[in-house]
Amino acid sequence: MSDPSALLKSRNIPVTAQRLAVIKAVSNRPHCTADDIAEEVRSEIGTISRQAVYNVLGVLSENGIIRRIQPAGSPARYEDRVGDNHHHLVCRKCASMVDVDCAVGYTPCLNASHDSGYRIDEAEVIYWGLCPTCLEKATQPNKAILQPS
Amino acid sequence: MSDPSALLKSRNIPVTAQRLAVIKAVSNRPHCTADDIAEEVRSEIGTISRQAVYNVLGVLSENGIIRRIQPAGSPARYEDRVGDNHHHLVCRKCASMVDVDCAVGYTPCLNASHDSGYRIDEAEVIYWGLCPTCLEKATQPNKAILQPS
DNA sequence: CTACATTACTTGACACAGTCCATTTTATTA
DNA sequence: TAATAAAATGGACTGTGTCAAGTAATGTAG
Repeated sequence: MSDPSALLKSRNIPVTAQRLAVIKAVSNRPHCTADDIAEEVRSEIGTISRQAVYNVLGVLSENGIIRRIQPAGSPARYEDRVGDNHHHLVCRKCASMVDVDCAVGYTPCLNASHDSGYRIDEAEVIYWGLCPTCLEKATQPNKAILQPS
Repeated sequence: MSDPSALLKSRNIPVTAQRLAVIKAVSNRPHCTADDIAEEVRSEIGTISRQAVYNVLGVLSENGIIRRIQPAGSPARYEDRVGDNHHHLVCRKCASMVDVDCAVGYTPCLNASHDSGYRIDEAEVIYWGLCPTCLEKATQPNKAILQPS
């Protein structure tokens, strides 16, 4: 089922060159943006319209083939790791993103204490912090800057 | 400390009419957008520029007086309930939002299983689902639509 | 109370991500 | 192979948010 063409057919989604290329691009570059994907696809099949990228990403997301992530202050990102309950860790400075498995186990936070009558279908967790690179840049030079006298 | 003027002074933030009005507006309308706030403030003090709203919201957020929430597909929202570790429940259809206390206790998800060298300072949890109103609209009429024969 | 320096606010232009729509092209069905 | 439905293209457009320069207000010191 790792064959993109078969994957599309299994969902009754017509197979097009653009869709195959987008799937491949998302797979190659996890957590990339729509623009990143467009760029990657163009190097693969020559050309694709911006609108087609958005359309395809929408169709794939709706069918659970890829997953859309939209952290605050960042354009939407996409990944092909779906079906498990992993979360994301985002750097506040450089916006780099890595996967994290859930701390407490499987879908730990899905049961809110009071659901207010809502039917909850997903608990999205985003961890915020500083990545190793930005941590180093932030602490090392600042010692000199913060205490200049 | 519920006096907005004293609150600003305690943080060494100069007191202005715009800042007081924005604090009041956020307090009156939890989970509102920058546009909502601008509207509310104008009904209070007559006029405010869009830029001033963004500036004030930025200053207040940075100083922990209000909290910015940015769910996927929605403009940023603001609330004055800060300091506790509550999360949010968002309707996929109408984007309405309610507070939820954490299911497992205090800061349950702050310890990711692998931090990948990141220094984590916040775990943001957003529950997604359908609000009671949209649930009703989605299920009731669909019975007739989905089985027309 | 007045004047000054600093900070905040206003205004208008701009950037970016994403969407809408009419047309053309492509994929599937008959 | 032709017809039909769907997808891709290209261009204009919207909404949220930011940048930058000038004006007005705040807090402070005399």
